[in-house]
Amino acid sequence: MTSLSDAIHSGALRGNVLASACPSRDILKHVTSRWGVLVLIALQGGTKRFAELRRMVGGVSDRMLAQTLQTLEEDGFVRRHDHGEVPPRVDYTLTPMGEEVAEHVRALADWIEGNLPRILKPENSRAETA
Amino acid sequence: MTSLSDAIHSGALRGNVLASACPSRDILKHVTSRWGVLVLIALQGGTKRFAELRRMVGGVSDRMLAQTLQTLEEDGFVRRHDHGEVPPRVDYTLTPMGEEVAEHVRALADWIEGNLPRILKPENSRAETA
DNA sequence: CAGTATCCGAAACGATACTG
DNA sequence: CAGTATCGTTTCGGATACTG
Repeated sequence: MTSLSDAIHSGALRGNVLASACPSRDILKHVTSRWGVLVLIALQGGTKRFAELRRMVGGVSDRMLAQTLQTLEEDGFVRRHDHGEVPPRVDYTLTPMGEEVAEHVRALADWIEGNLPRILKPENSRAETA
Repeated sequence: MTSLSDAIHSGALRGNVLASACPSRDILKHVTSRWGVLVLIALQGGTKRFAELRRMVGGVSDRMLAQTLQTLEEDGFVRRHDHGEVPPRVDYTLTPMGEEVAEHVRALADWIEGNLPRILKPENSRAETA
C-alpha cells in the first residue's frame, strides 16, 4: 500500500521533533509546560482576566501565571488586551492559532482524565508521588 | 441549546485538571515531560531497544532515557521486555493504553511541526531562545 | 487589579565513571 | 548492551515584598 498515512505512522515522514535541533521543541516546551497546558485549557472557555485565570488554574502563582501568559503571547497563541483603565483591567484570549493548539492539549488532558481509573489501577505498584 | 458539547466546551463539565488536587496532573506531567513526549512518539514506530531509542531521540542521555522509560512503564504506557541475554537485550513497546496517549501527544507535536512557519513568522519580536 | 523584583530551595538535567 | 551512581549545573517555581 505504501500510503501517506502508512509512511507517517511508520515514522518515515515524521518531522524532525526527534532531532535535537528542531525548533518545534521550544514551542512544545511552552505548550506542554506545567502551567502552559492549564492556561490554554482555561482560556478555551473564552476571554479571561488575570485574576480569573489565577482562580481557575489551581495552585498557580502570580509570577508563573504572568510568565506563562507572556510566553504564550510571544508564541502567538494568546492575545493580551490592556484596557488601560485604573484599576487595571487586562484580559487574555486565545488567538485562532491558540485555539488550535489548545484543542490538542485539551484532547490529551481529557484522555488522561477519562482514563484515570484505568491508569491508576494498581496492576503495577505505583508508589511514587511525582 | 445547552447541549453536552456546549457544556463541555464552556468548561462547565470539564474535569478537574484545573484543580490542584487532580491526579491527572501527575500523569500529564510524565507524558508532557521533555523526554516523555519524544519517547512516546519514537515508540509509535513499534518496539525499540534502548540504544535505538537513544539514537532516535536526539540529545537524550542514558540517565534521562532510563528514567523516562521507567516512569512511563509505571504509568502503564510502556512495556519493558528483558530478554535476559548476555549481552543484555531489552526492548520497549507501547501498551494499548500507551498507544492511545501517544496518538494524542503525536497529534500535538505534528500540529506544531506543521504550523512552525506560521508560529515563527516574526509578527512578534521573538527574541528568546527558551 | 495586574503585575514586577528579588531571593532561594527544589527539581531537572548533563557529564562522567562504573557495573553485570 | 543496558543500565546505575554520583556530582555539579542550570532551570523551575514558590514566597514575599513592592508598584502604578
